[in-house]
Amino acid sequence: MNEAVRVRFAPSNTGHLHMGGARTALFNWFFARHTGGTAILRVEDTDQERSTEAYYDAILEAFDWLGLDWDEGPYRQTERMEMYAGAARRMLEAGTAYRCTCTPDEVEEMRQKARAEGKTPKYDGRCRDRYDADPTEPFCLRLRTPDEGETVVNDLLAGSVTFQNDQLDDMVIVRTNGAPTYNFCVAVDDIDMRISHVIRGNDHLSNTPKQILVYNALGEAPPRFAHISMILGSDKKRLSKRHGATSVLEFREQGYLPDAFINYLVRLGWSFGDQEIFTREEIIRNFSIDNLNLSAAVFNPKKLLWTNQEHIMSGEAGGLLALLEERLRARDLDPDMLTREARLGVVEELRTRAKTLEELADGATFFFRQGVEFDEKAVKKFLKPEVAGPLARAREAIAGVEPFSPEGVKTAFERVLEAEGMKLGKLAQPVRVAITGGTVSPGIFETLCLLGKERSLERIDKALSLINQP
RNA sequence: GGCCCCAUCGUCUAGUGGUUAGGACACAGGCCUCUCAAGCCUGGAACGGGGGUUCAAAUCCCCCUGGGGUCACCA
Repeated sequence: MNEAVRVRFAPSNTGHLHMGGARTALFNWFFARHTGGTAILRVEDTDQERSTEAYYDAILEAFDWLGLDWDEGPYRQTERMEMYAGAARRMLEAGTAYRCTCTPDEVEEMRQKARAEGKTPKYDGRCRDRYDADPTEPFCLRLRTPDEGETVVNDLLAGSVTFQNDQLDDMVIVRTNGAPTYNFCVAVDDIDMRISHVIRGNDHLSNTPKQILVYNALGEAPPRFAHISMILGSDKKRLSKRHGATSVLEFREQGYLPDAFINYLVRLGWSFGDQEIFTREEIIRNFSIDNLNLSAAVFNPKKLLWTNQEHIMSGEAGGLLALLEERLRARDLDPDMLTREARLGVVEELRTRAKTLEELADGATFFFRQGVEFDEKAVKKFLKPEVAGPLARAREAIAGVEPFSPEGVKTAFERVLEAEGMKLGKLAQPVRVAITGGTVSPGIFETLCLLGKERSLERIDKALSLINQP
């Protein structure tokens, strides 16, 4: 029982990596890292119709973003065709597979009939013992499924799940065109890759007995299985585009941190006491299949947002800044408008105010613009004629602050306030609108200092002339 | 419909026979306060129903109900 842990994540490149797939990949990856095992990536690209190279690349890109590295692979099933052919040949020779010359139409007819009679729709096995078939007739290969008995899936999570063999079909393992089928390839690959644990979505539970039958036919012992719960939309329906973003890369665009995204996804169906926020290392250290939940989980965008903010607040400033700069450049803004020290200050001031990197960029934008883009309503409400005086005096006070620090600015403000007999709120908002264009920003003293004395004065002058103009 | 899985606040979950059923998100109220956040405090909110087993059941068993999955020469 001391076998080496070897797990695999096996997406098909018929679409983007979505949340559900990512979560399955995560559980596999964390299990491997926790146990010191091997994580393998295998792309199931045998669907000629729907597989594309673009999706293949996008899937790898998604893993790159998530920071999941694979110890082996990516393997591609299209590069392993000889192996499936070899396995099929061995099964044919052993009599655990047979040639079937029935056409899809004929099989469909059988199913219709069985369904009409209220029985399990399945192929009736009429080609099982035919030795008289015309050798030139096209044929597919079917697995010879036992007529009686049962196939038991020993699931690490669900316990033993029993399937009656008579419910199972003689499934096609090699198509008439020679292409091997999914359930066959999976089993052959998992045998070849010496997979010890198959951790995958619950939707595969009913495929499992079919795959176990292939293991049996090939004389191999099946791996351990763990079928994890699925992710549902807020309407408890399977997650789809209707529920908003589902592709992993979309979350990158929206400004989620990979560690936060991982944190949220892993917590969906897995728990460790009352802890909500985890670093990657903490998950590796504490991950266990035993703590996985059996029931389906509803995706909650608000909690994802909260998780993201938690990671933004605790993240390393330099890394966050690099990500912020990327987004500023995408908005045609030049990060070098501020010194690196000031930029780090911007991150510190804004990290408690942003749930995503996009919001971080929104809040930082006014620092990196040449001038100010005024918000109409803010101007109307706060840059009124009566504040011209106090604002002008605040301008002079600010001009005299040396060195230009938040404490210094604060002291200068206090002097003006006292002379004017005003409350800070009455002065801070006009100044804020003057230098940011809007009514929301970090503390006014910090904001002035990060923006710098020169640029602050320029902006206040601009606001002053705006007030005096009309 | 057959087969299979699942079932604690709106949501994510803790709980493994004896708890005032805990935490988190969200929500509501308050404190703090130069705006917005963050932070702190408070509040409402759950064991789907019915039978058993037991001195005792959210925890074990059965039925029902509800939700999900799956029934291809797709993966």
